[in-house]
Amino acid sequence: MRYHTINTRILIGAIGHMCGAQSGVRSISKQTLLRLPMYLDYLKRLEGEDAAHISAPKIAAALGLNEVQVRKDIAAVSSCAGKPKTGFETARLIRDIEAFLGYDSVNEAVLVGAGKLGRALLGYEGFAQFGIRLVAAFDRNADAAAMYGKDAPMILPMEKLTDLCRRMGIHIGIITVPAESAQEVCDLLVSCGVRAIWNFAPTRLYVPEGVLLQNENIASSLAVLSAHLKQSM
Amino acid sequence: MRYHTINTRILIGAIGHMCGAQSGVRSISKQTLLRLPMYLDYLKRLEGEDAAHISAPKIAAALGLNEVQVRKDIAAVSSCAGKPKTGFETARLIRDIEAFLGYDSVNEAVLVGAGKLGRALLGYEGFAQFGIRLVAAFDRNADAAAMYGKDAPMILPMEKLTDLCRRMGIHIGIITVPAESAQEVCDLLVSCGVRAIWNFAPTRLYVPEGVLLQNENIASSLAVLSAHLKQSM
DNA sequence: GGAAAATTGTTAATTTTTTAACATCTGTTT
DNA sequence: AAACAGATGTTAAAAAATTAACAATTTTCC
Repeated sequence: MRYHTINTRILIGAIGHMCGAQSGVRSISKQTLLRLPMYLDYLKRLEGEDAAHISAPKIAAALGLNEVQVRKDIAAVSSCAGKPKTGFETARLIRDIEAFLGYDSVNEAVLVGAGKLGRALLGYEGFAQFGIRLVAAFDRNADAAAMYGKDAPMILPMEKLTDLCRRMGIHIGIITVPAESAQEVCDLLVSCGVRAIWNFAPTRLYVPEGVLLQNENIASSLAVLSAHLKQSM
Repeated sequence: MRYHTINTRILIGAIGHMCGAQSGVRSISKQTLLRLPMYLDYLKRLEGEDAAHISAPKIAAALGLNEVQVRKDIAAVSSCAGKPKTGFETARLIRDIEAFLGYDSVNEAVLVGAGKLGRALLGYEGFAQFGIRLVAAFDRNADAAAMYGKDAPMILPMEKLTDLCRRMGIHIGIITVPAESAQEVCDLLVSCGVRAIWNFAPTRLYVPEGVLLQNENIASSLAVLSAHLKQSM
């Protein structure tokens, strides 16, 4: 079993029309992908105001980025051609970015591990705006396996995971169990058809090719803060 | 006011003995900094077992990194010289990384914005292990400004922020307010002496030179997941 | 209608980060 | 005790990401 994650480029397969000898595969850098949500957020706030059009230099200035970078990022995900002196159509850009990110369709997700962090995520209501719906949470501990909140998803015992994931065709798994059991949970999720895993456990996971692993590391962020303070003392 | 963040290198000033013409300033790349917590976690788990020594190739294999990269990272933060055929002393490495990251001393932090996400973070108990202690939370909404949980820090009205931060000499601020008010809160924190800001609001913040801004973006992570699913449909 | 200003899109240069290559050192094993 | 295997540390190459440079285009304002 080989470790697999997004390394440098994410290939976006374009089924259908291949023009000329071009293979029709668009490739986008991970860095660009990470910036897309920033653009999206900014554009949406903009739309609420007057601006029907927006230029790359404006976006760059507002977000503290380089202007060329913004243009390249836009070109990578949108066919929207900007007009000189005018810029890009705001609404169109939003549509294209959302479509690219898949926020326009809904993916259902399950969460495993209802400890502190897990329950915190369960309580987070922002998933919807990213096209993700948390349908259930699982925990080994039977005590925790009870209704939690009113609108929040149920916490179920681990035994029900396989069945539910298969029945509902779940594609996203969120892992918030301790490091020791993370790999085990990960394997279980993959065997149920999960194709993208968001790992909060501070450990390296191994997934088969074709499954995306995204590691979230609170510790890394804190390391940056902490190192800065250490330095500036 | 100029935007400032860790750009590419973090300068670590070494007060004291400067050998030769060397200025005594160590510089470490941001990427390295983000990997340090991974090493730390791995090494600690290792220490629990048998291993008094560990080699760079082993670490690299376990964490899915390049072996040279690991050696360079170690060299950047530790004076611990590895012995050929043996590797590095595990305990010494742990000490050095923790010292470098400042996890050995405690920094106190405040959180502003006790909405869903803010309360989730308040409930998170992992801060201690990174040398961070959350001493108080603030919210504009007076209703929310009440005791929350038993061990969790208090939620106080915004009016008390300035006084508390100044009195306690707080250096870290965590922002979990909506985008609209994030800059205002940020400015307030900076004016109270906060020198590192962990921003969860999906917006660009401007801080004066010398203050570190670390943006946390859940949306960016989800973008990666979502784009992958979009592609592999 | 024409000059000026602003913006696009692209190609080239720079910088940063990662990976490979290699010479050297240290335990271990026969 | 000598050869070997497994490390280290460093220097060089490669790859990736960012930034600069510039020609081409479109609106605006006289």
